[in-house]
Amino acid sequence: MTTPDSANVRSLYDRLFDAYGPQHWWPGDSPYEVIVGAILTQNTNWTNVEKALAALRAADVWSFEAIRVTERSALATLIRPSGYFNQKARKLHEFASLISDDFRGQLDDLLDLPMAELRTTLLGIWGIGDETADDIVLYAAKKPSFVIDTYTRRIVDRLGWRADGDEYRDYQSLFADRLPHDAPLFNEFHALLDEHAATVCRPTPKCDGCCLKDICVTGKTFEPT
DNA sequence: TACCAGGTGACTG
DNA sequence: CAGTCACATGGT
Repeated sequence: MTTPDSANVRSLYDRLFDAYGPQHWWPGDSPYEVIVGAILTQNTNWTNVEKALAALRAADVWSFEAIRVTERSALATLIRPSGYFNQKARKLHEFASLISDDFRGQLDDLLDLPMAELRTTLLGIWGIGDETADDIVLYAAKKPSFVIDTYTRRIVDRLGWRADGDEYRDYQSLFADRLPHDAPLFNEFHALLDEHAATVCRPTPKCDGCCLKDICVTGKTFEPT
């Protein structure tokens, strides 16, 4: 286990970018779709989320005001393919209530808050935890909060990098303390980590041809030496 | 067929 | 504070 310095972290980014290129994650979508997608994707495959988003759009439930006035059971039916549909219907309602009650229905007024205040406000919503809050801060509000998910943890762990602890904030500071706080950089870095984890650094890793093989303790165990 | 997927909150000792 | 559990569908 080693503690990476900023050059190590930057090198990780460069290797992933050279291997996969720009990812264009959630770049052209509305803040509404980014936020709903962030909630629906919790512990769920993105392809299932796309089915739920398509159902919401087809039903003209395409604003937080529309969500707010849609019955819980009807909302749950629409998002059924994304799994955990009863819980997620409540989460969408909780979010819509906050926009209506505290921001006069103006989503932009929430997203325009200073980053720390925005993140704290999001974490106060039932069903919004660290990762979903950071998804919204980074991909909807476009402010530089580094997103940590199970994919990111898996890559960090397999590289043999040691965070200060196992908490979300420990993994987050591993990146945030070693990089310029730049939203496009954080956006691309997280997208690249997820692409790598989804296609190569899978639960059973495909270390043959991995772009990180020579800096990864897991990859080295697959080397003949 | 089991396992996996861009987590979170509630409850227990 | 650290475990453990419920929540649920769809792809491979």
